[in-house]
Amino acid sequence: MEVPPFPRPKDLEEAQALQKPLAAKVVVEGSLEGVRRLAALDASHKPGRPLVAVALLYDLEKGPLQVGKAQVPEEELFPYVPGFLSFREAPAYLEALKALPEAPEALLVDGQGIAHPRGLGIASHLGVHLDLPSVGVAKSLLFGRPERPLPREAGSAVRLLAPDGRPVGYAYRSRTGVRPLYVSPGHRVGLEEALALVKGLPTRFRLPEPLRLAHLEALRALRALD
DNA sequence: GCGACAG
DNA sequence: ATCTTGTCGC
Repeated sequence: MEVPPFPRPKDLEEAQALQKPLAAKVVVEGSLEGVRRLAALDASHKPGRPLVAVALLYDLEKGPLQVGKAQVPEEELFPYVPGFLSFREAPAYLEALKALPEAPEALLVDGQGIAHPRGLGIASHLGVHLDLPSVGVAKSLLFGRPERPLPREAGSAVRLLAPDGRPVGYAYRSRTGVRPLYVSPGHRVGLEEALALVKGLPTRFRLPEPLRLAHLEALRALRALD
């Protein structure tokens, strides 16, 4: 698939300058009907070792199909700064996507979509960069707060509200007894559609299968390094 | 000024 | 993100 070069800011101010115009391009509406193949993106990293990124092509009916991987030396990584994760991991994900024999129709990313201080979490950033629908699934909260306590039952969900009251995603209980997942639209998809996609994915444990499998692949590749 | 803070 | 033992619970 065609992948435009990803800008590598040298510092935070440069990264901020790049975020602003892109956040304005995020489209928070759209349906995922017709989407059959998505790419689940997850990364694994151990200090002192290169970061391993995985793009797992997943067919909604057939399940996992192929795996694209990429590694980025630690020296080339932008530092981890909450709110700027995309500048650190997106380059690796783009390389992993290039390694796939075919392009996905949408992205499922381990991280926030618009549930972000400036409306551009890594899922949104990648979606805008590749002009693909995308959804963010994070394991912890970065921005926004659940409008009310999240019920304990599997399948329950409550909206995530920004300080100004604007809904930016959902706190979602994928399985009973597990900590919530935070689902937010990345790009070209609406709030409910983003949640609907995640709810429709097979989920054996806390994470939806596509992401869980991508995570296992990344972890296995990381451990295979040493 | 004091916390909070994706991976 | 990863480092780690035992431990609680289905």
